[in-house]
Amino acid sequence: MNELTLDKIDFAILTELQHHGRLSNQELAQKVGLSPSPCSRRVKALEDAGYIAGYSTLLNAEHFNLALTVYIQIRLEKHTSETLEAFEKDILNYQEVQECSLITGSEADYQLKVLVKDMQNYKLFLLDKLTVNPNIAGIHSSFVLKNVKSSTAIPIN
Amino acid sequence: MNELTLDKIDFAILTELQHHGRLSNQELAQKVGLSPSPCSRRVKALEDAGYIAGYSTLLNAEHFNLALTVYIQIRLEKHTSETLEAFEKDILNYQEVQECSLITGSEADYQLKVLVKDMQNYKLFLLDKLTVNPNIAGIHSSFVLKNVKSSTAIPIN
DNA sequence: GCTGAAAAGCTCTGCTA
DNA sequence: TAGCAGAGCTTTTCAGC
Repeated sequence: MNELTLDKIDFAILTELQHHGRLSNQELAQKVGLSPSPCSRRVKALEDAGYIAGYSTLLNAEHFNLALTVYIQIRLEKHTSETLEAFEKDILNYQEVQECSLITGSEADYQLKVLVKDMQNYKLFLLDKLTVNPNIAGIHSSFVLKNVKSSTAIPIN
Repeated sequence: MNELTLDKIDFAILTELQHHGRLSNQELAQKVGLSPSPCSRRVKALEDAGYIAGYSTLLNAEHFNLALTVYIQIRLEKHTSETLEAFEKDILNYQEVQECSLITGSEADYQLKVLVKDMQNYKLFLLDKLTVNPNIAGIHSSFVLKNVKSSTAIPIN
């Protein structure tokens, strides 16, 4: 986790990798104008310094019949640290939840992004996992009609 | 893009890959209890059938001083298909926008997830990219105080 | 800090069962 | 559809610059 001063080539490497996570070192080297050896050394250094958090495979949700994305805003009853921690711990265990953030600027305390097969399964998620929680004071659901953009890339330039 | 009937091993492969996108075929094979050759053949079949959408590298936003995540709800003036299309086309070009969805169930038409360095840069994003758009009738920002969960994995089990 | 070459390791294809 | 074996690549290390 040493500090590293990134140059143009490092940014080029990261930009390439953000979009093509399984590019071979050889191809990557060619794209950024380096020979393979320094390229792999740089990638390794970027990993060791913590710039690269991990690699992931993106699946096609439609092929798994996961057709319903819902953004849920949740208001809690109390705001003690115990209540918040207990709620967050529960959320971490729910596979349907892709994102959960503590937010400010609206009436809600938390916003969740949830992925389920259909409305029936969303109902089950709400009933079995959220409404059973006595600390939840209010839930508001916004259903996604169309996914316009969805990117794991962050703006590093 | 043929249909494929996935068995337990295919699901195990995908689950492994969702979390460790750059696992070598050898390690993957070992984890799912197969020898390398059938494992690589299965991965290839899953790619060809479209189950795997791609591979990505996840970067550590904090190391790039990207410290502010904002969920923005946007209401449009008109709802003609031209207006929607023009708005969506703009959004696709903005690197700061990680997600954009057309939603129902709230007053807003779109929800965006935006990643910027700080409030100053968020102000610039709003002024230069959103408020200049004459079709936008209203904007509401919710700032992320704490990222509780963030996962690219979808619930395939 | 890069290049180039060599060794080690990995992936992939065809074959056998 | 799995496992095995060999050919072909890829990665990584080490001199040399």
